[in-house]
Amino acid sequence: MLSPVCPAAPRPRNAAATRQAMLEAARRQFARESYENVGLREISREVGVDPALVCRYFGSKEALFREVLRHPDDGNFLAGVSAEGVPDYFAGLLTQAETHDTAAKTEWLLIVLRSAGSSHASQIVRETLHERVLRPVARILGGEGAELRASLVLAVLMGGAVLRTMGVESLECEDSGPLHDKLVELLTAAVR
Amino acid sequence: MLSPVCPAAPRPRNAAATRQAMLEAARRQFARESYENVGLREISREVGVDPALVCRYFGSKEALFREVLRHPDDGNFLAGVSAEGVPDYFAGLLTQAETHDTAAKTEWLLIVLRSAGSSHASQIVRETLHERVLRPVARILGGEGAELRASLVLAVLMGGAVLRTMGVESLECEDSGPLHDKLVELLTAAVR
DNA sequence: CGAGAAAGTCATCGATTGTTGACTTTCGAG
DNA sequence: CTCGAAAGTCAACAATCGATGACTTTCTCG
Repeated sequence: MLSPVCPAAPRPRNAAATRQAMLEAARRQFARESYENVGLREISREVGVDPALVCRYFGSKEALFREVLRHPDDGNFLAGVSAEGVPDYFAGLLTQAETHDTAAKTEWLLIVLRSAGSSHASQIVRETLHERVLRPVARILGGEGAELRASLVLAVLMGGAVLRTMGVESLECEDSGPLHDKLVELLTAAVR
Repeated sequence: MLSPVCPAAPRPRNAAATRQAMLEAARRQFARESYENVGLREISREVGVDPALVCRYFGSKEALFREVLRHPDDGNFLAGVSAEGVPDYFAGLLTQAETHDTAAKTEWLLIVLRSAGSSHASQIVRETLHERVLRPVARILGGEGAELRASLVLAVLMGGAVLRTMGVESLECEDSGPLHDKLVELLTAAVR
C-alpha cells in the first residue's frame, strides 16, 4: 500500500546489484532444474528485469552458467578441514541448512548434479567437479585409494541432496539429531 | 555393401517391435539426459522412424516417459533379497554392469535421477521412486529408522551411479574387485 | 486379385527458446 | 541546465519443440 499508483517500483539503477541479483536467481533456478530447463526469461522475471539484459551482462547463457558454477569461494570447496573432520563436515553440509555457507555449497552440488546430463553443460560440470571437489577431498583424505574414498563421500552427499529435493522425509533436516549422527557414521565408513 | 542401391532398408513392418524399439531408445536417452532434454525426434531417429509415429503410439511424450518408468519388472524393484543381502545386492547394481537385469535397474535409477528436477516429470518420478524403491527397501530392512536407512542406501546408489556417468574413474567397474568390497562395507554401515 | 485396415510418412501448426540490434529512460558530471 | 554515457526495454530473428491431421505405403485376409 506504500505506492498505490506505481505498482512497479522502478528499482534504483545499479549495474553491479542487478548483476548480482541475476547470479543469485540463476543459481537458485539451476539448483532446481537442469541447464536447458532453466530459461533466461524466468531468471530475468525473478529479478524483475528484461530478458535481454541478462544476455547483455553475461554474453550468453553458457557464460552465465559457468559463472554460477564458479561460486562459492572461487578457489577451494573445503575451508581448512582435516582428514578426521571430513565426515562431520560433509554431514553438516546436508543437515545444517541454516548456515549461509553450507547452504550455498549444497546448492552448488545440486547445480552440478542437475546439469550433469545436459549436452551443453556436462563438460563444464564434469571438469569443475573434478578440480574443485573430488581432487581436493582426495588430497585431504590421502592414503591408498584416496580418490575412490573421496568419490564415495561425494556420492553420499549428492545422493542425499537429490533425495531431499525429491521429498524424502527421512532426510529432511528437522532437528538434525539422529540424521547427523547416522550420516557421520556412514561417511566415516566411506573414508575407511 | 549388401544393398548398394537401397541404403534405407525399409525394415519389416511390425508395430509391436517398433514400439519396443522406441521404448528401448527412449529408456537409453532418458538415462543420459533429462526429460525435456530428450527430443521425440532423437528417439525416432535412433529407431529409424518418423517422429510423428512415436507420438501416435504413446499419445504424448509424458505418456512415453511414464511407460519407460514402469520398466523393469513392473512390480517390485527387488527380487527376493533379504535384509542381510541388501548391501551385496545394491553394491552389485553398481559394480556388475554386464548382467542385463542389473544394468536395467541402474539405468532406471539414472532415469529417475536425471528427471528429478524436471517441471513436467518430477511428480511422476517422485511417486514411483517412493512406491517402487524406497518403501520396499525400508520394508525389507525393518527395525527402527528403516526409512532413513533405506534412504541412505539409495543415496549411495544414486550418487555412485551419477558420478560414474560423470567420468569418475574410481567408480568404473573394471574388475569389480576392491570397489565392490568397499561398496559392501559402505552399504553395511548404511543399513546399520 | 483386390479391398481394407494397419504402419508409417509428410507438411505444418503454435509455442518457446537464446540471442541480437535499435530504441528509450535514467542519472551524474561539466 | 544539459549532454552523453550507462542501464534497461522492446521487437524481432532463427531454431527447435511436441503435437495433429491428411496422406501414402505395405501387408493381410477373403
